[in-house]
Amino acid sequence: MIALIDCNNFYVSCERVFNPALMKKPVIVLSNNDGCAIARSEEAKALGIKMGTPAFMIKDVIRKHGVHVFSSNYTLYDDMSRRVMQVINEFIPKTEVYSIDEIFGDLSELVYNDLHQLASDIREAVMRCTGIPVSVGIAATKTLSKMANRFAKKTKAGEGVYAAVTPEALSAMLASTGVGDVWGVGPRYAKLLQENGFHSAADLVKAPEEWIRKKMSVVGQRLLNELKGIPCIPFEETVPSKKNICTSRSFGKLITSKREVRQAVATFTSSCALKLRKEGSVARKIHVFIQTNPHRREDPQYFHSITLPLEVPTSSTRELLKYSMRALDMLFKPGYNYMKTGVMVLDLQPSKQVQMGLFDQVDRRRDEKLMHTLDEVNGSFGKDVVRFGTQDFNKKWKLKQEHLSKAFTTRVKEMPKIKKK
DNA sequence: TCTGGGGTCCTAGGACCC
DNA sequence: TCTGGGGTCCTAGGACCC
Repeated sequence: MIALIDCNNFYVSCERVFNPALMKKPVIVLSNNDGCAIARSEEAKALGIKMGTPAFMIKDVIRKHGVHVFSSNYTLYDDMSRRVMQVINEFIPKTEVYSIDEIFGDLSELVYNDLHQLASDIREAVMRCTGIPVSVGIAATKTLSKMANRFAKKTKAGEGVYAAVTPEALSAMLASTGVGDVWGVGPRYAKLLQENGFHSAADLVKAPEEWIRKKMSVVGQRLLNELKGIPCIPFEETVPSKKNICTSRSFGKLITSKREVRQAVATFTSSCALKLRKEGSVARKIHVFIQTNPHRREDPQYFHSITLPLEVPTSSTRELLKYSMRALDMLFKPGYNYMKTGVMVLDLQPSKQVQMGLFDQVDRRRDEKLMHTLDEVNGSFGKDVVRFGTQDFNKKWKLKQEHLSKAFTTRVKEMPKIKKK
């Protein structure tokens, strides 16, 4: 059996832990640049605020109902996530962290005769230790445990816990889950399935395999098996190393000058390089893209990207900058209002296995030492104090974050204080 | 009339996830 | 005025090889 534990409205719940006055009130958390609502409290959902709605479109609802609004505070959420996972690990040693707010647990080696009780115990412990409410779903496969988790949230009587461990519990769940709510079925496949008469997960289980294979490829076939209780998605206890790493942002304001776009690309390149070094990987290719704002119909549009192979796989900021700047020179066209750029490093491999280039002119050893020192210095300050010339911090394209809460758990100065009355 | 067969690698695009 | 960011996997089709 597999458990899926998922934090309820995670970002909102994190904000509430340090600001209890927000309990029972409508609260939302916005995406980068304060763009869209990406987390909503139940009260905010009840007001009709949908996932991904742009903030400017719900201005009126926010004002009218006094919705509390926050910018995303990933420093806080990452740390809270780590704490939640730690508590869960004490119950289930074999786990797979699936996202910032979700974790799978392998129950097969656990001696526990009442899985429903286990689920409730976990829920209670996480709440007591971290203040974060979670839901727990238990079933035979990952796909079914996702479904059980969703079902646990829906059914009030279950109190945030659902164990689809008996045939009755399983079929009740399948019958009341819409096909579009199955993990792995997106809007495209949902439409296709419904048009062909498959409306619930129970319908889908009975679908002919060849048809699914033809219309949804092997992905669909796997999904079908998972629904039948045959595990097809492996349990990955150790995090597989990344294959790509990307850093991209929309600008706080539109940008026209090449100088400013260069600064952004340089900063994103250096961020990719740092992530690479943290992974212990080197990249073999670099990809740079640049784009205008597609929502501004009145503006001329320009989207372009370029991928450059690196002569020698590297994670050196200096090396990567050389290529990303060259890529930008090839991409940039004056006369457009740019909204976003990004840098992606691709074809990653462990830094141990680097093949030296035949005509390699760079002193790798020296570069490595330099990067190591750079990371240490910047790491100890908690921000980039030492930077490359091209980076520079120009406020013009900085993120918009007007409703940011504090780093309550990671910065001593911002720790909550308890006052005596 | 009619233009081999089999394999690999790479890329772009589509679908999905949180 | 204002619309997130970071990933994965799969397939089809082209280039190239013998």
